[in-house]
Amino acid sequence: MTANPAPRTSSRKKTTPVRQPGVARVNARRDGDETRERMLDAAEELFAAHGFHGTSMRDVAVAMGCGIALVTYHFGTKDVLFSTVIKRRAAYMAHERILALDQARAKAKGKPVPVEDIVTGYVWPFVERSAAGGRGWKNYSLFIARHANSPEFAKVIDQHYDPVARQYLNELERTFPSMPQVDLYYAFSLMVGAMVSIVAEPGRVENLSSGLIKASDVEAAFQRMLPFFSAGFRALLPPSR
Amino acid sequence: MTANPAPRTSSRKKTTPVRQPGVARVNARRDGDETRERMLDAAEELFAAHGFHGTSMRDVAVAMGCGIALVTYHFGTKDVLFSTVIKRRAAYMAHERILALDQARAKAKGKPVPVEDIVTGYVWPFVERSAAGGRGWKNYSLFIARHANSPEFAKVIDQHYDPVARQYLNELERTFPSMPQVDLYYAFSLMVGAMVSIVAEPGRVENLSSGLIKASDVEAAFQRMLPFFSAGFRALLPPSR
DNA sequence: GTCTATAGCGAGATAGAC
DNA sequence: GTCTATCTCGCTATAGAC
Repeated sequence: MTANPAPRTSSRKKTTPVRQPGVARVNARRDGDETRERMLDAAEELFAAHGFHGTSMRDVAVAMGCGIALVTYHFGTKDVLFSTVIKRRAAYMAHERILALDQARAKAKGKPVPVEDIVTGYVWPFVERSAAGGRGWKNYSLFIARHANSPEFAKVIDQHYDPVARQYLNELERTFPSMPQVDLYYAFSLMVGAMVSIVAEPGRVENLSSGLIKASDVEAAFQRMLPFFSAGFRALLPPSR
Repeated sequence: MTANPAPRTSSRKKTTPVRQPGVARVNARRDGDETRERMLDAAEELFAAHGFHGTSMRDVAVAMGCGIALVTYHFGTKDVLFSTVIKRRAAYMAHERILALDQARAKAKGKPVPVEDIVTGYVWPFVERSAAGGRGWKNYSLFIARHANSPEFAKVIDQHYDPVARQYLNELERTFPSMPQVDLYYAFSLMVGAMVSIVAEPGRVENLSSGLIKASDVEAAFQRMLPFFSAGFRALLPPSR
């Protein structure tokens, strides 16, 4: 059950040290920024697969094909490396979610935003990136899922996700003005917990259903999440009389 | 963010080595069985707080007020200790859930069991133990939540929980005969993921709702989960025509 | 059943050369 | 920016006395 320490040695890509023709920079002997990014990729994957405590700085260095000292040179401590991994993609997620919320608001033209649009705006970006964002985003979603239920890590994660969550909660209050705020927060937490757990375990549903579902098809999960969550929110409405 | 290694030293209860007046045993110099149980309690709490890789055999020994060798004497390896912690309370959970399912079946008298009863039968035992089962069960629910989204641990957990889950899924198929099996499995996974994440983070909802909810009141969460999940299941029904 | 002692390895982080 | 070398500590597991 414990992580097998053997086979996660690096494949040693040794990518060609050629610069991208974008922003030219000065004072870089090789290319520190590209190294940093590849290092974050490696750490992201390892943290996703083995968790914070299950991943060592050595592991990251080996996956990079470099010495440990280079990792600490770029990030200082393991904690910083960890939170940098979170931070890197959190901004994009926040942006996509806010964009979706704005569009939903515009579509509603002052009227309450339908709960389906709110659920979609929050859930879809995460699911879409996990399914179609390539290996990096897939690792990131696994990374988030793996640490989301551990308070000390969730604290760091929430730092980056709470502001957007609050905006969605505000919008939900306008959609369900008669619903007690507490119920709204519970429903939202249930939604997030379920969403995260689904992308987390690409094999669990398959095991239970004896291989009916393709693991890669995370988007298929969204088709179930949308009605499930939307109906769940509505079910917490107090009986209208 | 990383676990603070300092303050989790033991309180050194040094419980009196007096035997309970139950089953008398032979060939025990002190009382190995009671030691085993206390060791599982300590491991359970530490695993729940810091995870498998964040907990060392030393930590367990210190919490017990004994040497490391005694831990390996009783359990051999850390892996065995870990899975023994899971196993210990899994049987009780399974029993409670099967009991609830049988009662729901009896109540339905051959007709399809209402989805509310199925949701309650599966969710309530877990939530109830977490809220009212004392410190041990509370730690256990945190333990499960913390490792549920990590495939290599979930595999061990599922070994103990899948058989009962399958029985519930069978019953759900009778309740929703028109629903594609895939949808049923998705809904069930969403339910479990959400349930687990709620008991996992006694502080998360509070943070978002600015302190509206009492952390200890996990039962209050059930009052939201029941309608949320039940409506979620129904929402995946194909349109009846 | 419980202890002390220790083997043998891996952890995170730093120093200083290039 | 990257390397080698090393410090100091903690880890799991075992050996053997009591």
